Amino acid sequence: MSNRSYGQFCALAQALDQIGDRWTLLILRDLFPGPARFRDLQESLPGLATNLLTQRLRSLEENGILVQDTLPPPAGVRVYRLTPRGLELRPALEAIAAWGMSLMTRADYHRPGNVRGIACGLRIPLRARIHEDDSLRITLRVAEQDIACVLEDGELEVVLGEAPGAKARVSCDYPQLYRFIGGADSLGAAIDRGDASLEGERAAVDTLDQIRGRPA
Amino acid sequence: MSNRSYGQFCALAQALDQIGDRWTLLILRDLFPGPARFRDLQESLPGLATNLLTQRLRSLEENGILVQDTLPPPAGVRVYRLTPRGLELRPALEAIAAWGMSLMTRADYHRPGNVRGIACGLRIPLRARIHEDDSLRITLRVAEQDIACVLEDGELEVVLGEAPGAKARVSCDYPQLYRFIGGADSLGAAIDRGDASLEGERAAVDTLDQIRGRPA
DNA sequence: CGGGATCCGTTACGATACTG
DNA sequence: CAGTATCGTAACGGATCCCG
Repeated sequence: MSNRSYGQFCALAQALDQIGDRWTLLILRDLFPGPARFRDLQESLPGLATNLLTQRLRSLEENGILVQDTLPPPAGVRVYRLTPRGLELRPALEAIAAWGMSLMTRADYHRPGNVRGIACGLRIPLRARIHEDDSLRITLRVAEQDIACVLEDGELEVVLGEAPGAKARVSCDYPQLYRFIGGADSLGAAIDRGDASLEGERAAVDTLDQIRGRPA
Repeated sequence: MSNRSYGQFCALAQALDQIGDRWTLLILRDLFPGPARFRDLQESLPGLATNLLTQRLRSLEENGILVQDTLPPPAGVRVYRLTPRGLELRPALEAIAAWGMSLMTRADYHRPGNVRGIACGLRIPLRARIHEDDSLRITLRVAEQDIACVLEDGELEVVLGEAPGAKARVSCDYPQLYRFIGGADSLGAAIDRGDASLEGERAAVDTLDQIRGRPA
């Protein structure tokens, strides 16, 4: 597949020549919440062989969709990062995911996920419901990892790591977070029940719940 | 690949389990401008083996994305048609195609295309520019085939066949139509130069050019 | 003739082991 | 940690054949 082109003069076909291979869109998904090391991608994508990951990353780099980068000291690790061209894929990824959302049945909420995938999934129902004047800054913690949700000037950002300046952090497990994303439960109710724990002020949690609770 | 699942509990991954295989999105693309026979799809998709097309169609049918149908007499031929669930994929396909649009360089405008792909490509720049009160009804003819463009109540429909009630039909070749889609040329100018021919009234052509000429 | 099914060589994928 | 090398398996692509 790697170098197999559809050979059609069509915007869809040419896009798929670059991003249509198996695993490619999932690799890109995992880069939207922030740059990732080779190892991070490998762990997010069980079943993807290392040689294939290498090949996909090379191919995406050649097409200007991502770049290799070295984080500034003291981290100093090599990471992969989306280029502006790669970031332009976000509407496409989210449109596919929005279509796929209805395939996610609650029976599967117990299945393990990966944090990067969740961060992407979190963005979709929120993005569809934000108002121009909403403002939010909160950290969600799942599987020992932080997800920063920052909403400012009508722009929603969901990236790995702590949200700078956040006054609240909510910790829960994967199924609980899935229920929130799917709209089946609010984080406030989960905290009240003890299914999630809150550090900091409650206000941000209520804001988040209120946004999720709006009609789409 | 056929039955290979990513096994992830993620909207994007689950969507790709159904529509991420090679050729699948191109098959769907060719069904948006209207139902198609097995043969039509084969001709639109050079390089796709017949057994693979069969397999993809079965799989899409199982997933409720398309159905087999028999056209009413006198046609009486078996066709494949998108279900409502399949039609919901349009925003996703168009988002990918919109990203891929910038990969289409003018140097390739001479490459042959297929009518169904073009009809899809035509919709994207127009869809992004229509106003609520626009109205249009025109037939475009390329490679001996008609494409109906109907714009009513803010809804744009681009399907194969003559536009019912259209008072104009423009005929041109593929490169000319590509130039129009890409915004490099207007149909009115092409008619004036003799690169396209008009049957019927000119007004609809001017409306179409005016819409395409708006800033996105 | 349209709509496939079967066969078979080639390519890509997936798992594991190994190296700078 | 970030890949490279190897190899068995599954998917693809082209051709041919079958059946209504």
